[in-house]
Amino acid sequence: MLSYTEENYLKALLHLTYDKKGKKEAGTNELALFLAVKPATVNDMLRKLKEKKLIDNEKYGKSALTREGRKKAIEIIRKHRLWETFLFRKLGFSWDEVHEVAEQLEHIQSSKLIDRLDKFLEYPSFDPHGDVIPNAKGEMKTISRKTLLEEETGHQCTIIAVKDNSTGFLQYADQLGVAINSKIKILARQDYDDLLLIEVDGKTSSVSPKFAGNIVIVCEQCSK
Amino acid sequence: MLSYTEENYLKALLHLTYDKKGKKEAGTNELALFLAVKPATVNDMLRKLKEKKLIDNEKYGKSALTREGRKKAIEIIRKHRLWETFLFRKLGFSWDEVHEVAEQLEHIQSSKLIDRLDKFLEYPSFDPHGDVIPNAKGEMKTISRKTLLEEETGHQCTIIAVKDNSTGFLQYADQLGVAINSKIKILARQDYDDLLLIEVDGKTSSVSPKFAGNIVIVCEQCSK
DNA sequence: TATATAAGTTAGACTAGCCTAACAAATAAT
DNA sequence: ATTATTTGTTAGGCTAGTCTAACTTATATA
Repeated sequence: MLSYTEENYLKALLHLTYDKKGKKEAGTNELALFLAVKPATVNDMLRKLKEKKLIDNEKYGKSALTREGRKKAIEIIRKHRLWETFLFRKLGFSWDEVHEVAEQLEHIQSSKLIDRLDKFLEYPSFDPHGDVIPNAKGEMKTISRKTLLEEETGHQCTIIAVKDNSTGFLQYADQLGVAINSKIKILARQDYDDLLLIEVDGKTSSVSPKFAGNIVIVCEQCSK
Repeated sequence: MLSYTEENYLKALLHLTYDKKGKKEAGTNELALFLAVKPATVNDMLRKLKEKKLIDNEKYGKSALTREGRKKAIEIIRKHRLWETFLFRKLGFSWDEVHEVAEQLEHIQSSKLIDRLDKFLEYPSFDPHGDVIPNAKGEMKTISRKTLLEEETGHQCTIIAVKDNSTGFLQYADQLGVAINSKIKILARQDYDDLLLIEVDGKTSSVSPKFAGNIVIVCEQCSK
């Protein structure tokens, strides 16, 4: 059984080694910065995690998750994102409020709880930030996730999240039919003023790049 | 902000001083036994809680919650019971599985979370064990809660929980229309063999004392 | 009421997770 | 290639929460 703190170190390691594609290792100072503790503290914990065979490193070298460590870290990410989804969908938390509470909830130990929560939410694929939720086996879909602004013209996409939580944006989005899980397509781009002609559920509208940049989508066509 | 451990001590103190009506204080050894730690450990913590003005005691004497300590303890009970209700009603946990997970969930710090959960569950009054859930102000209804076996003949009651979770009992109960929130009344008691003639939602049946002892009810008439 | 037993306290020690300060190794810059 | 800078390690110390062992006070009983 891992402690609350050990779990946080594993999660940090996954974040630092997974996010940026080129990297597979993270340094002691880098971790210390990320976790807001001192390098000496990180050093102690890394020794401990190494003894538990959750990470690999050499003296004066950087650290990487082992297969087992990675598995644990992904479990925590899964819990975090499922809780975020619960808070957002069922309790009406806003997009930017969910993270803080999920940081606590992710450490609750009960696989039954997490599996039931997953089922209750109908096995969601994305959290409210549009990040992929690993499934019960620890598999993470690697679907290309981007904003509508970055999408190719003509592709049919699915809205999985929004980046702006202001009422102004939300009301406007609602008006255009832009909602989580809606299908959206860019019909054309206006060269003159950069406006995008979009179609949501059969309804066409013109939106600004600012607006499009706040809509997170996945595109089946791009993932192929 | 209270630590996880401090919260557990307050909760234990409330349990030991509230459950048994005559008592308002709990001893060091009693607490140690309840919390499965040594008396010396309890002693240290009691000193700390006294400094924080959450409990009152005299040297070599017993301890009691202060008004403030009691308030905190009730908040934790509220969280515990709301989570139990969530696990039971929404995630399909059984009556006897909820406690363990709620022990962890009760320590999550977020008043918004708890208020939203309360709302999501439509402000429940009782948890799956039939215990009263304190409201957001810390008020606990003091409704007389007992088993059907202890109820007076002729009183209209509401079923709030069951004590037995076996499929045998549950199926039998289901057959008779016995479910959470059903109205139930004892029509008569059979002197000869102690069977109870009951009416549930207009349907009458005969049940054993064993069966009746597993049904937790509240009675408006008795509470007056 | 004197004493045996139960209840409560104190002192000293341990672990996890954190710190500072001093040091060692690796890397970058001249 | 030598030095300066960054990065990582070690040693020693702190707090919260736990322990054991020895001790003190309160209570029950003979």
